[in-house]
Amino acid sequence: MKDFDLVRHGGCVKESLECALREAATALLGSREAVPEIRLTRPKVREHGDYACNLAMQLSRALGKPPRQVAEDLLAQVDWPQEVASVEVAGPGFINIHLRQASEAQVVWDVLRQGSAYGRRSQTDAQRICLEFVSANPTGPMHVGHGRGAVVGDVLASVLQAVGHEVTREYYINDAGAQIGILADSVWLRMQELQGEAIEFPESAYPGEYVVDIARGLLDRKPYAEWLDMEAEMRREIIGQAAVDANMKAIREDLAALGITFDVFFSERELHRSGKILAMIEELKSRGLVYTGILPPPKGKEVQDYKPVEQLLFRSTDFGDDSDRPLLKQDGSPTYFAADIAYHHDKHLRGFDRMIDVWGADHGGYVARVQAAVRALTGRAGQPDILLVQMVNLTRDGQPVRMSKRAGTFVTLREVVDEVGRDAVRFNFMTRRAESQLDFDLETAKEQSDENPVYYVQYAHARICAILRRAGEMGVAPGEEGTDLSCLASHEEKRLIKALLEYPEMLEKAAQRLEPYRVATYAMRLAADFHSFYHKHRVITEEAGKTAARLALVQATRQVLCNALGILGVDAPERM
RNA sequence: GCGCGGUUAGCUCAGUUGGAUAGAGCGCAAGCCUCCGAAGCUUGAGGUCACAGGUUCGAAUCCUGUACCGCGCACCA
Repeated sequence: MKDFDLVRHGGCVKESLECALREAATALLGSREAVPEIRLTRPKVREHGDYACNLAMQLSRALGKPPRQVAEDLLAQVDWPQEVASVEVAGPGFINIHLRQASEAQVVWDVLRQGSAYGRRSQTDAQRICLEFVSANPTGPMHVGHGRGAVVGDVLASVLQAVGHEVTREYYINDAGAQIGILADSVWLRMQELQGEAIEFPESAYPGEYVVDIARGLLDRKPYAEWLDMEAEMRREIIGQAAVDANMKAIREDLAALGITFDVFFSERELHRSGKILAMIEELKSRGLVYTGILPPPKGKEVQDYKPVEQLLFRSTDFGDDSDRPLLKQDGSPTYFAADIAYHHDKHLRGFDRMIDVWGADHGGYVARVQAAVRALTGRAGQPDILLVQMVNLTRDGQPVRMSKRAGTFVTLREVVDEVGRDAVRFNFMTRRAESQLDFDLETAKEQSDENPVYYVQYAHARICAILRRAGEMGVAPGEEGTDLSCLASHEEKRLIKALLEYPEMLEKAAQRLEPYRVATYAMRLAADFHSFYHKHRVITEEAGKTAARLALVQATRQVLCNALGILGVDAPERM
C-alpha cells in the first residue's frame, strides 16, 4: 500500500499525504463523494510540523462529533506513507504531520535533473488562450500605466505557458475612429507649420513633439506641394495611416525595450473593412438582441450635450449590464463597442478555448457590456476573463510627476525604462497585485537599495554563482544524485528546501487565479530564505559530505531563482 | 446617484479562497565582515486588520450596512 502510493504519486510527499487522508476520511464517512478537498498547509510555527491539515474541523459537523474527536478517529484510520515520522492532534483539531528528517530534500535532485523545466508541466487539458493586453491607442507614445499592463500581461502569459497552456499574445490596434482623424489633422497642421505657415493649433489636437517628427518624415517622403494638391479626405486618410504606422513602430520598439513581443497585432480598421462588424450586428439582430430606441440621460452626472436620439441598441441588460448600449453612432458608423464585440467574436471563431483581456482600470465601466455581448454571441464559456490593472502613481523623490500632455511634463514609458532599467521596471510592476494602485518612484526605482527588491533577488543569484565559482576553483563539486542529503537538517536548510518544493505550487496558483505577481513575491521569499541560510551556514566546509550536499542545495536554489526570474522576464546575472 | 477596485504597523504592501500567536521591506533602536559577495544577516519596539452588525467550533478573509480614497458612467477610445 505504502509503496504503491509512492509509485502512484511519483514520490511527491504532499500528494501521498493527501491520498492517505482522503482514504481515511472516506472510511469514516462511508462515501468518497462526501470527502471535501484535502488541504495541507505549511504551518508558520515550527512546532506545528511540516504539514498541517484542518480536515477534522471540516468533518466535525457531518460526523456530529467535536473536531478533536474526529481527528483522533482519523488518525486511527490513516495508513501513512513511510516519510511520516510522527503525527499529533493539536489546537482545536489540527492534524500536524512531522516528516522524517530531510525526506523532502529529494526535491534538490528533481530541480537539478529538470533544470529550466522545473516547475513547468505539460497539461493533458491544455487550453489555447488568447491573451490580449496593452492595446494602447496608436495616437502617441505609451505612458507608465500602459507599461504596467504590458508587464502584467506578459508575465501572465509566461505563467500560463509554464503550466502547459498555449498562449497567443495579442495587441488590438485601435486604428479606426475619430481619434485617428484628429491625429491626422494634428500632423497636417504641423506639416503646414514646418512650411512656415501660420497655424492655429486647437486644444483638441495632439500636442506632442512626436507629431512634429511624423510631420517632418512625411514632408521628407513627398514635397509639400504634392500634399497640398491632394484631395482633403484622401490626404487625411494617408496621413492618418502613416501616423498610426509611425506610432505603432515606436510602441513596438518601446515594448521591445521592456522585453515584450507580441504574436499578433490585430487591426480594428481591418474589422471595419472586412465587414465583420456589420455581419456581427446582423447576427445579433437575427437573434432579436437589437432594437432601435432612445437611451435616458445618465443619472447623477450632468451631461451638457445630451440629446434624446434614436439609436441602434444592443440588449445588454438581458445579460447583466445596467443599460443597453449603442452599436451605431449618429453618423451611421459602428461604435467602438460594436467593433470590440466583433473583435471578441473573431477571437472565438479563431478557435481559442479561452480569452483573457488585460485592461487599465479606467476601462472598468466597460467590462459588463463586453462580457454581456460576447456571452450573447458565444455562450457563457466564451466570455472573456477581464483583468483590470489599477493606475500607477508616478513620483520623483516623493513628489508627484504631473502627467499633463499639454504642458509637456508627460513622462513616457520609454523615458522611464531608459532611466530606470528594464529589470527594475518589470520587477517593480510585479510586486503588487494588479488590483492595488501602484506608487512608482523614479529615484528609488533607480537606486540599488533595499527599497528595490529586484536587486535583492538578483544579488542572491549572483552570490550563489560566486559560491559555485569558488567551489570550482577549489576543485570541489556539488553532490550528484544519490548523495546523502540527510545533513541538510537545520532550520534554514529545511526552509530553503520547502521553498523549492513550493515553486510548482506557486506557479499553479498564479495561473489558476491569473495572479502573475505571485512569481515576484515568491522570488523575494526564496532569495530571503537563501540569504538567511547563507549567513548561518558555510557552504564550503571541511566536511566533504556536507559540502557536497550544500553545494547541491545551493545549485538547486540558483536554478529555481533563475526559473522564476525567467518567467518575470528579468535577468539572472552571474555577477553584479 | 449607480457600477468597479481599494482601506492591514509611522510609510509602501503581503496574508496559502474560513484556521493556531496577523507577516515582510522601508524608517526608528541595537548588533554582525580575519572567514564562500555587507547590494547581505540577526534582534527589538511598533496593530481596535476603516467602522457597526451578522453567519460558526473559528473571521483580516464570507454576508449586510456605513464612512473615506481611486477609476468610470449615451452618440470617445
